Amino acid sequence: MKVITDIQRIEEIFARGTVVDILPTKAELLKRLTSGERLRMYIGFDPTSTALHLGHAKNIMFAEELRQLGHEVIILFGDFTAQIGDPSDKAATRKQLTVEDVKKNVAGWVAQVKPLLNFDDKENPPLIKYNSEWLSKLSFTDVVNLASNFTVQQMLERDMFAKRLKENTPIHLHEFMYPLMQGYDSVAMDVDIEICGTDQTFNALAGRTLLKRMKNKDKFVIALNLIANPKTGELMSKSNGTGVFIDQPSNSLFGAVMSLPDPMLEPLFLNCTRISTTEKDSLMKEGPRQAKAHLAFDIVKRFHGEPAAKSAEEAFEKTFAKGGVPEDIQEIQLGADESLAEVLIKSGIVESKTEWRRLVLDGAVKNDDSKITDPNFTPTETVVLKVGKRRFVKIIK
RNA sequence: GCACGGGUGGCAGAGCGGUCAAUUGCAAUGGACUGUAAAUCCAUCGACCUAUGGUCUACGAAGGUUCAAAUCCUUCCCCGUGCACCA
Repeated sequence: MKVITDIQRIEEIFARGTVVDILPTKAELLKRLTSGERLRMYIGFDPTSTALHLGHAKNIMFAEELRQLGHEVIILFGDFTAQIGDPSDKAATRKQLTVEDVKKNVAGWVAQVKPLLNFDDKENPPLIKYNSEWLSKLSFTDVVNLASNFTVQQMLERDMFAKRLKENTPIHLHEFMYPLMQGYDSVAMDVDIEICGTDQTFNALAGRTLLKRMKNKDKFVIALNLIANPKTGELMSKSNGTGVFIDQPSNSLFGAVMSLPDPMLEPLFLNCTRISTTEKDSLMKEGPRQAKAHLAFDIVKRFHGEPAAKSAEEAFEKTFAKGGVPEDIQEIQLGADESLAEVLIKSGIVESKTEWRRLVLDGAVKNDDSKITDPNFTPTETVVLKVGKRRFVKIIK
């Protein structure tokens, strides 16, 4: 396996704003990357969640670029650590995943990231590993030995713990195990580099310590940014209800990008596309509306291909810019003794009769361009209804 | 084990006998406007009905007091903090 050492190409990979920190130093990492040595790196994922958004996507894109240089990339699923839940995620459930669950989630994960990561590269395929492979085999003695490498004070330095200590909110003892386990992953896989989100830096550094002590090896940590909503400061995540999830069909993916607040344009162009910075700058000059459409197009294209991106863009234009009706809309049959509201509830368009009534009274329901004002409206022929901006139904009579 | 503080709508978090279907913020939904499903402004945001009103269900669970309970009492479940040795 020949490793590419072109410094310019390497610098470009690092110039996309994704990398926010390199430990111990960037200079040392660049030295290794240009040495011609094939390095082994890993990036970890939580198999409890298959809700991948652009924040995950850009990390994978980054790893893929390093892989394309010829380095070995391991995708590590933390099936064992998932049982504990990372302290940084307070909503983390500590549910036990069955082997089947993990398999299913990983399969879903792989399907989603296929457009981002070249699994078909025979020469240098990305490897998939599970940390239960080694963590489940550790004895209590092993764990005690691992723990002896750290002090309580060191653990408490972690932002999350320091904060919780200050607020007098609980810190469970087992949460201290998390950095140990993640750290041991590095030892077990004997990696040269760990790629992680900035929220994982502490854990990654625990691995650096362990690798140094146990194998006298210097591991690099590449910390990647977390995409946040600039409006609320909230990170992209399912629990926050924010974020652009990548498992959606092309049309809604396009719309999801369009609905992002304007300030997110810049970081997303840099992190989630490979459009050059000069081109990005000229796109930005066209105004946020146009720039965002370009961004959406590029992202949809990456996941669904160019034709799908084109049709998604057209559908968006037609539906939202011109207020038209999309091509493929849900059709429901209206029975003789059913009310319109009942049928709409049954098909999940509206939640309840009260909601339906409210929507009608708010003027949210339209047939062509005429508002429907009577909640008891019953169509006498087949009609297309527009409920709000995004809900469309064809009522078959 | 003991002491104290909690469990309220998707989340955060008020309320502490009636004016509470429950303040407020976030999220969400709708409207206006627009450059877009952005921003801003306004409205809505438990369900049902013969619908500017009414009924029912809901503030951890089960009972109770009261004309009236999210609010008081009892029991139970759950969560958090502190105490514990140095007496």
